Amino acid sequence: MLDPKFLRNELEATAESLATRGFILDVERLSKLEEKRKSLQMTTEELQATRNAFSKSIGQAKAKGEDVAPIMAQVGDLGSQLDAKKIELAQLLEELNSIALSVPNLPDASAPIGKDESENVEVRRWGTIKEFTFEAKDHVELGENLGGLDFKSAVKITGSRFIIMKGQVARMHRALAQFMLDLHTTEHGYTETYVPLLVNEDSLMGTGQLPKFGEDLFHTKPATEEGQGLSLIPTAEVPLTNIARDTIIDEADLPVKLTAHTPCFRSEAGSYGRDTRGLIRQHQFDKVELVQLVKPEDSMAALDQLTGHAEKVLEKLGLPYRTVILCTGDMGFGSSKTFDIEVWLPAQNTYREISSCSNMQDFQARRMQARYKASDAKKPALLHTLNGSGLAVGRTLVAVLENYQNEDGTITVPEVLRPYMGGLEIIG
RNA sequence: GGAGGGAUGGCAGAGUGGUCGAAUGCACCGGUCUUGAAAACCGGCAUGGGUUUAUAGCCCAUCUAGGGUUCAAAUCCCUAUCCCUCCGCCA
Repeated sequence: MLDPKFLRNELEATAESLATRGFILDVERLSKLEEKRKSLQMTTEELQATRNAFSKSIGQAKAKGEDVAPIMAQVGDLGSQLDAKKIELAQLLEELNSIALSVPNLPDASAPIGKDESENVEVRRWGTIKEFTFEAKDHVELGENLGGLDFKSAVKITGSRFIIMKGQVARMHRALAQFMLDLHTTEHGYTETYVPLLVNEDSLMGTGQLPKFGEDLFHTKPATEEGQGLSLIPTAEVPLTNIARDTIIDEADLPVKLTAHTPCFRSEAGSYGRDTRGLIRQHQFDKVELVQLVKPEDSMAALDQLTGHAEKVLEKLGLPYRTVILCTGDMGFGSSKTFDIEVWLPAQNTYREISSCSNMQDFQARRMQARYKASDAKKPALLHTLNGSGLAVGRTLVAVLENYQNEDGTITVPEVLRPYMGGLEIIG
């Protein structure tokens, strides 16, 4: 959510900036609503002030034992007038709020302007792409031949876009997650965190999945009149970041750096034809997530750092990648600046997204009132939140299978994973 | 699942219809004293919103949340959530 004051005062500039990411802000409607809000709020508060004054004098008169009937008469229909205004105001505020929650974040000045992913800008490449002396197979073929990937059974048991892994492939999947967690906790300073996989609507609102992107989620418990619904997490970013919701963190405790390995659940609504083959786009996949809560002045440096932490995983695994900065038109809803890391997949002869690292600035923090207090500051201020995949485990498995394949269909286990696999050097 | 008890400022804890945004203590910040520190003493100390050049004033809201009663609600009523105790069940 953007700063309502900023939105109000810099309406034109905001609309212009949002237009670069393809969001059309209805300036006319907003300014009309805002004008109405202003006058309505003032008259409502005036009525309240009048009523409060009457009530107070009734109390004082009673204390002195005076007759309160004359004052009571003066009150008249103030109450019903006030009620009507209150309802009107509440409806208006509701409308303004729902607009505010649907407006994406402002892109940072350092994000390139562009309309879609074709205008993302590569910032660096790492690693040497291996030349195969044979025709490289894709992970589906490799995994099925090894008896490690069973798409058919998963379809029977649940449906498409689910997977069953077995044997050494399953073990490698586990090893990858362990390796990533260990790297981030021992070398990058993150605190390992275990989180709920079901989250309530307040949390989803806080990180920005709601109100706009509810159709991307699996809802396990519907919302009722009183109670909130629960949904499966689409990413550990939701529970991790929401730890800070409605809290004030001491400046001395910043930055907060959290990591968690969790399954993620996405309905992938609207992507029916895309990536139907293999593990690339699943309804359920594992991910090691990185989250940082930092002071505003530190957030851009933290984004570079966090992106580097994700890249390090690929470097240790010896997987070639490139890093791109997303253009304004391709960025996620809450992000001000995003780096995507793309790993080399030989069978597809291309780089595929394996991590997305974003600086949300105060966009999420404002929604969830996540704040910090500096010792010399009078008031708490909003934090900046960042998150990134470090990495998507399933896609990393794909990359290892494909990049480390041998001509006979066996897979060489990357050095760093061997301690996690009982010293195993070859899957075959 | 059954029975009961709770939820108040950073923390502890008063407050059962009217000058209560809320006593008191602790913590914290500033000052006096002191070579310095501690103690003691004095003062300050919630958040959000509106208006405004203003983090000055003024106004509104907030005692878990949402409804209700009333001229007036921390206080009374209803609902939800969470916590605690006991019983049952359970990894």
